[in-house]
Amino acid sequence: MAALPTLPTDDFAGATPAFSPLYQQIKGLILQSLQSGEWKPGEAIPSEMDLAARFRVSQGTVRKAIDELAADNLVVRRQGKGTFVATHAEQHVQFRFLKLVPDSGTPGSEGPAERDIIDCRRVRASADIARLLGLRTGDAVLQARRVLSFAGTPTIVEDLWLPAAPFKGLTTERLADYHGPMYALFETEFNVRMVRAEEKIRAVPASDGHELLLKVAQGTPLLSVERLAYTYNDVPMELRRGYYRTDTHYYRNTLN
Amino acid sequence: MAALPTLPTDDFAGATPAFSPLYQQIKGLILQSLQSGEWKPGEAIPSEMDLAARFRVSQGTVRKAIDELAADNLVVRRQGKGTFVATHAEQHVQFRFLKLVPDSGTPGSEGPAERDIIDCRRVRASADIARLLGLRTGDAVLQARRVLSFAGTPTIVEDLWLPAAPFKGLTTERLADYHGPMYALFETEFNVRMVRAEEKIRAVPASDGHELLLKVAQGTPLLSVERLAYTYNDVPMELRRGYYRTDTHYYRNTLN
DNA sequence: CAGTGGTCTAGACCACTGG
DNA sequence: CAGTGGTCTAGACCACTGC
Repeated sequence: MAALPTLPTDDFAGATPAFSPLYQQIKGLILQSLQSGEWKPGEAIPSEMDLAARFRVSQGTVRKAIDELAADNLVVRRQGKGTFVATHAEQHVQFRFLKLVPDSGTPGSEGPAERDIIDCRRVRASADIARLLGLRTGDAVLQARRVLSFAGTPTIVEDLWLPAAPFKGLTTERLADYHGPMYALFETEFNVRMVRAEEKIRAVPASDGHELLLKVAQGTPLLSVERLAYTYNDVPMELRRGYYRTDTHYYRNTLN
Repeated sequence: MAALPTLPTDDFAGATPAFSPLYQQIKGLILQSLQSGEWKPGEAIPSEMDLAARFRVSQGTVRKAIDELAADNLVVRRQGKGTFVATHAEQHVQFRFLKLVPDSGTPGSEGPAERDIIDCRRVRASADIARLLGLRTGDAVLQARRVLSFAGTPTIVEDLWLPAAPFKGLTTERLADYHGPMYALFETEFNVRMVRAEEKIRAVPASDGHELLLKVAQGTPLLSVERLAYTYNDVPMELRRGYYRTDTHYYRNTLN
């Protein structure tokens, strides 16, 4: 890494200056190490002093880089202990991606959700599934369906699609037997870390068998939640289509 | 302000140390000035050097305080120009609170929404409206209804409730004549700045006349969006109940 | 007690804006 | 060109953790 202060770098004559602060470059390097698996989810990364030495940079510069990684939820700082690679296998981040909360009570106050895997099989991607996952039509994908129940009431039915290659070996049994967040399983078993997601939300009438699984009348309004989840580098790794009952729960969002 | 390094302050014997870093205290002081209206939305606040001198603190400390205010969207930094009080009267923040985007195109690509104020009148708050707005049942509130249309299609019908006291003088005409974001009107006319909001989202069947305003069949699934918007200090200042058609638009959310 | 992240400072220099 | 925010450094000290 550059021991020197950042230089304005012209890629070629007339190019945009493309100035990038040192701490951004350091952030990029740490990001690379995270992606490459040099440090696994849950583990500590080297101390700020160590990283400063490694990159020949002051501690303050490393600090600013890590600050941004922490803001992106890629890393968690713990005073007196160190900085750790973020993981989905923690209680307090259980509901980072599931925004459905009960009308009365707090997220998770109903106890752990009951999960029923209906199915998990290997299929060929349709045109739209492939497009969303960045694959080609006909590429192999794993398709699964599950029902989540809270306090005994089936509340969510989800279909999900995963590119087959990175998730080779995933089976219905593996999904059914695992107790804990699905994204935590992905981390430990397949080395795939979900970093962010985009959701498209609509109101739709219950149909296609969803009404049976959720035990509501056909045509009952359901929240349709289509989620595309990304790993590092904005690579899509999961498509999920969920249908939520919202008679006892609601989707909570905060605007800043 | 304290020129001295922060002292651990015990409020009384045995109390929690309640340690608060200097920059947090500075942030609080700047926040007070924002609330008191010392600097109006859109105006520049004093430079970092000026604030550092005023609070007898280093520039770095002021910087960290302002960094957090910027992260909270209370203030906007512009290199070479200064730091400005955030405002809703800017193009690029038009859609900070409206998360509904068209299926094809980008937010706002349909041109400005057409707004029809149906009604605005003074009523007494029901129990639940009062509770949400932090008032007492029977307190005066302004109630309004409006329809938003995109590309000629009525897409959103919203009812909204405002505490009557801070919004004294608001009329149907005032709302109808104003072109620009409603929250910008609130800033300039009533000195009320919306800082954050919470939304509860459900899927519900069209009814109560919403089906007529949106020109859909009764029972059509609509997205129900209940928004509680807050000013400084977590004081609720607006309750909004919106019903969104989601056949040509969707509610977009990003999870980090 | 040593090691970690967290705060604060002072000073130098850079990038950007506008007159 | 002066003024603003943005970056980088070096050093001191504080708060928290675990041995």
